[in-house]
Amino acid sequence: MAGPPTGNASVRLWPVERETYDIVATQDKWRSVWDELDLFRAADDGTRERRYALTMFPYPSGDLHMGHAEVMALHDVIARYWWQRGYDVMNPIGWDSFGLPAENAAIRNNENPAVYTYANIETQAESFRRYAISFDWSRRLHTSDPEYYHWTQWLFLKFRERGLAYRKYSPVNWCPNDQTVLANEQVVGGMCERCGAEVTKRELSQWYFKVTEYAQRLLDDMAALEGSWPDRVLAMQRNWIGRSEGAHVDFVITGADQKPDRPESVTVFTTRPDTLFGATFFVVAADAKLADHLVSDEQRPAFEAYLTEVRKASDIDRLATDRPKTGVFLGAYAVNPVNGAQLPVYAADYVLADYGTGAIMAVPAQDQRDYDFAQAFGLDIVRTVQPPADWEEAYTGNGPAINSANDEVSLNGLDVDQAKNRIIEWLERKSAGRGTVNFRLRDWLLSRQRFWGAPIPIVHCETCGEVPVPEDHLPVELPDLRGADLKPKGTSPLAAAEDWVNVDCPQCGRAALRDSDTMDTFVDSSWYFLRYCSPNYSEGPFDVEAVRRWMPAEQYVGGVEHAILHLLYSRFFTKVLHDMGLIDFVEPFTALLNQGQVINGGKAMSKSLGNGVNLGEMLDQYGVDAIRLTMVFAGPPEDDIDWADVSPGGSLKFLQRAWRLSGDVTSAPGADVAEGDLKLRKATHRTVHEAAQLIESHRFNVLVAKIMELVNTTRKAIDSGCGAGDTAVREATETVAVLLSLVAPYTAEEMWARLGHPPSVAKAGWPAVDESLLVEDEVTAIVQVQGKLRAKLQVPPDISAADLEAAALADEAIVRALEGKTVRKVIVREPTLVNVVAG
RNA sequence: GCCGGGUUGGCGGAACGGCAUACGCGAUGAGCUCAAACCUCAUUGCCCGAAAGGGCUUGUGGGUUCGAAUCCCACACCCGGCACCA
Repeated sequence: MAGPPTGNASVRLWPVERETYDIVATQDKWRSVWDELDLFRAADDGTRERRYALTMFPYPSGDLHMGHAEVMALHDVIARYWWQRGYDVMNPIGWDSFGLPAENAAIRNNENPAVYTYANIETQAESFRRYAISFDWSRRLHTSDPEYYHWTQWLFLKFRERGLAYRKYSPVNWCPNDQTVLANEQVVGGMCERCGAEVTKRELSQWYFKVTEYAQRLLDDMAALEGSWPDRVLAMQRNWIGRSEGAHVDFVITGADQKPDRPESVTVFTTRPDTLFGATFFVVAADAKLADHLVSDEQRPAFEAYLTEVRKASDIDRLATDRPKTGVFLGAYAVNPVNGAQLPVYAADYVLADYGTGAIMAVPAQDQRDYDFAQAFGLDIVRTVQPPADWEEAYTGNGPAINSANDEVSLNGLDVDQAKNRIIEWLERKSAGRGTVNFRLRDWLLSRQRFWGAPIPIVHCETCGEVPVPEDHLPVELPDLRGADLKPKGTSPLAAAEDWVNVDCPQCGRAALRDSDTMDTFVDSSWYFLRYCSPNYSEGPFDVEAVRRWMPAEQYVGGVEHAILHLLYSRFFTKVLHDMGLIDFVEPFTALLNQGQVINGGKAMSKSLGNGVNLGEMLDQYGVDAIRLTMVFAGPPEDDIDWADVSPGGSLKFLQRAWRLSGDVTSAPGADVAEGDLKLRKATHRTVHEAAQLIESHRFNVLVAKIMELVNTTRKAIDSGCGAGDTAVREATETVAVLLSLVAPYTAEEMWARLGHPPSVAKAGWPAVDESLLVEDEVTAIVQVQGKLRAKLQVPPDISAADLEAAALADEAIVRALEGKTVRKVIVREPTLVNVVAG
């Protein structure tokens, strides 16, 4: 396999008659020149309009891979475009450097996780430099630096002051492999999102952020993101928040046993209060405390036996929705407030303990799950919505209410929506229920029983309880633990670090213990984009004025895998900080672009499939520019790139073709272009005009196609047109260099130098478009008969409708097509179209 | 089941309601070469035809329109998210 030139191999592989440049030498040369010029530092001096180009910061796991190469190539097109347009651009980079992989590596190698982490960061930073992303390196940050997590801890304390961080004892998701708890968002299909182990439940006292308090605002504020965020991300967030409207209805409990812990009444959540008259039984989640409180002594043995069965079934088993319904009668009854009917209370596992109130009124006639249960247990089915004729199962559609009246209220004849309103009104009047909204979203569990994260700045004191670490004692720094000290034992490794965990209570001075859990790393990444605005600020998490100048970020680029977790949390943080009066906006990212994945042969790259593609090898073989170009040209940015379908070799070939133009130009830099070849000039200006629109609508693949067309056109002009000396050729080639600088910065810089300009092409400025050159002096008019193309005419752009019609009807092909027909109507859209309707 | 997105040549993909298939990959032929690779040029949606030319074509079926890949309705299939969520 013959590669492109690398170093001195170029002589052998590339014949002299087709001149090429040396990739490695070119990259090395310009990288050092650029470093010296310090091209991409945000000025932040108010002389130019600011733009914030944000890309999701990486986790430092080894070196960069194909995915990084894609997202950064796309992101950099936007950032470099903004630079060319003359904006003051902030394009920062940092590392999300707390997290489990470093900790696991540290255990294996008997080190502190910082060693692995910071070594990887250096490797990745060097790779980003080589990859020539226009980052402002002066703003670099790492979330594992004490200077950073100081303020993560500070924010935690502020959230707690506002009642938005609290501790509670409850069942939590537990990953037995990583030996830590997980947030709901980190459990995918019953498995740990990170390691794939089956998640179990544990009862633990843990810290939570009250994200549920912001559920409605997280939903409402999405209206402003509509159109500039991908539909699917907004849909995923809506799904996750899971708003549903309905009612709470109270049912008085009766039954043989009167026990002290048995509640007088139980409230259910329903989205179908209109079907209340059709409730024929009542179900509580078998694993909820409530079931235990309701069960009668007589039924207790049966209940306990059932509960054991339920506990045996894992969450994975419960995911199957077509399992037969099971349950057990609890020996209690719930009184239906509308008709006094005594509904038998069952415990079942098809009702979830942690959704709504963990109890439901069962309406088998209008709910398939309840219907299935009623069938299995021989329970009554009472229709309260008129189903179509011969309807056999639960009917969930609209229709007039039936069998739904008592002495005070009748729903009969109303449709579902009207009936809901009527019954809620009645329930509220009788204090037996109320209209309500329920969310699927749960509070964010942020405690982690791991070492490599920001310690939770709380001291537990037997006398004073939970005591926040005073602000002037922040940051609470991690102790220097390594190796076996970090081994997961089900409690945080910090708990065993006696020197660290034992402290005097900040309030009473007595012996106390630090909270030994660390924060979920998603806390770190929920505010880093704010820190970038003033990365060295030491008076707070960020300089309020700097954030006012730069935020919200005009463009955020990153993977759709963060559609819920990171983006939802960041939106939540932003709203809280807004409410604290620290920032004046409620959404952090004005526009979002999700790039696709890089796959190979139709499948995700993986070690087990052996289909991985090594980025370093690709860069060695084809060079940075060809890889970046390949990523950008492959297709729409949000689509996956199948590496088996693309051609980095073709990209390199194109770059060499483009570069060759710069060697052919013979006119002098700054030569007057006014007299240059008009046809080529028009092509050039039209390309620039279209390029701007294409970039702004993120059609980067089409942008590349347009640059390719301009290169082809210029090549033809040199070889068989106006010739290399024409100033239009210089103009076209310089334009190619500037446009190419967004995608292939090394090639563009090399072209720019050969064209006689000092570096850097990255700051050459966007070419001015001469509007007069966008006007064609001749256009192609198409002539259709019955909507079918029959002829093309070359006509002046200002041709009159009458002239165009006459020319069209006179055309030989049209005359032939109209033979024996009568012209009934002629549609003319001068200057491009004539459609003759004939019959 | 609910929600979101999609379906265009051999492949990746272009296309303000008006030339479908831009750009590229691949393929085929030719030039260069002792030869091959590289490079250059040409051809390349499908069908009929020697050619001129003609017919067909944007998942399927309808509709709106002078004109539909594009707008509307129904259906099929693919991808993604949520899911015994009451």
